[in-house]
Amino acid sequence: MPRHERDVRLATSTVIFALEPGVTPEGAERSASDRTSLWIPLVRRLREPGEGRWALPGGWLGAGEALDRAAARTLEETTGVTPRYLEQLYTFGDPDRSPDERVVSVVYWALVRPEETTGAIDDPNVRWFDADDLPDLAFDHNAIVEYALGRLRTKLGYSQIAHAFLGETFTIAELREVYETVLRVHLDPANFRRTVEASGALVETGEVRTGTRHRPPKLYRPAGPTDVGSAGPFRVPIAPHLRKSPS
Amino acid sequence: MPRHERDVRLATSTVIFALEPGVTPEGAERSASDRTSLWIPLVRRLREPGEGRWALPGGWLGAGEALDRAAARTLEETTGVTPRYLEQLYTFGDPDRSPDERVVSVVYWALVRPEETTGAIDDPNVRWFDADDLPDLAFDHNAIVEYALGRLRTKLGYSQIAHAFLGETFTIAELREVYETVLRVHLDPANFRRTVEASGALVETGEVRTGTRHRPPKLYRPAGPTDVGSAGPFRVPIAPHLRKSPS
DNA sequence: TCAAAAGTGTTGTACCTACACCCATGA
DNA sequence: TCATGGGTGTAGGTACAACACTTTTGA
Repeated sequence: MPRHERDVRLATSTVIFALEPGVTPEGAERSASDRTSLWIPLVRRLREPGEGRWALPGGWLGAGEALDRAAARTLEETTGVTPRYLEQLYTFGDPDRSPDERVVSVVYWALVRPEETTGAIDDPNVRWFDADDLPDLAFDHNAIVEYALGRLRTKLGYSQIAHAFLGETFTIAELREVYETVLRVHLDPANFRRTVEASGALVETGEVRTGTRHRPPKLYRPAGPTDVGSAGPFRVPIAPHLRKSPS
Repeated sequence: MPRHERDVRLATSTVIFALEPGVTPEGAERSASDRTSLWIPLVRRLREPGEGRWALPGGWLGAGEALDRAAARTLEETTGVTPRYLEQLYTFGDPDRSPDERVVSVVYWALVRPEETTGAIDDPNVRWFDADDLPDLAFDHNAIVEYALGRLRTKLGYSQIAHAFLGETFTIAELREVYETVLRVHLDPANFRRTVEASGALVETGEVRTGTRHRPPKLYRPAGPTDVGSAGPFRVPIAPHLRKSPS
């Protein structure tokens, strides 16, 4: 029986997902082929180990601090982002994942709305990356993001978390775009509308969104108290050949 | 910003599930109404906090020890059970979940086959309980078991973990009994058979189980390398009104 | 030959995909 | 008036629940 580990340090990290409209970073021009995509913010490590590499935002657990509070706090301190959805993902604790000392990281994942990212810290050491095109990250963070992506895609299928990407009210087309972007599929607008409407997950606001160059779409609001993340009653209408089971 | 927590101790605990044939504990006689049920081993706490209460088996993380290794080791030490399926469940770390010191517990859940429980330690301080009828446990362990039960029931629906409850080969009726016991539903034998057979998750062994008082059922073996826990291609045929989404 | 569970056949229904078509607006 | 996406209608197909029925053994 090994001696007890007393020198372990506990940290929290967070994988933050946001939807960015079809723009390439650094303000490049938009083209017609630009599609909305999934972005995650990373912070540059300023000290060893992994100095100079990009890493998930995070930090040490505070004394007497709950795990989810630590995740929210370190996230806000490093990136200025305050997510509306935050959930524990997994705890990574392999003995050699950090070279010098034993670090166990409780990793969270978060979803933010576009508005919530505007308060983000403007710092060259904080940068947003396309979730499907990341550089080599510090530690085991590439694997962590991969795992979080899988969880996001899975959970989208049986819960209401898609709402967390959107504002107070939204159109069904906007909701559909969340699914299409995250799952990387094309959904039939007619069938998606019917499925979502029949689920009872949305209620009409009576308003419409104007300013488009076509028929103004109705605005909806999530039904029930804003319990994003809770069970959702509808199955996403995705192409049958993609409806395989998650791991 | 709170000072960093350096006095935190890391522990692992495990919720172990096993199927017990329709017997009540303490060797009570079997009646026709006895059904297979879900059982969990617990250990009695021999010191404060929570002395005398029943608790999940577990222990401290060893120096240089991976989290899953710690879970398997402490499990074996306290109960003598070596599960064939072990997966991380959740990390519980509320500051006040243990009175004296700050303890963060990485909780695992495990499935064992009947044979694997025979090596279990025979000790008055280790006892098996019906998963749906537990006493008041130490710490937040009642909530943890509840959470694990939900995860087990959910995961049964989209993976192959049911096999982990069974031996090398089994009949389709035995597999169905796993689903019926864990999900607490009745499944149509004919439809269950077709669904499972069509999924390709099982292959016939060519053998049959004899000794029954009826037509001898075919024996099957899981298809593919024993990757229990990996994605399963079939949906469990359960009653529609029960096929609600998980959380 | 009887009981009991294994295993097969069949039918109705609910849902879902695909796609045609109408609607309401901005330009 | 045209282009564009919002929104509705509908036919065909697939999957599955329900249940009748046949099969094969032990007693």
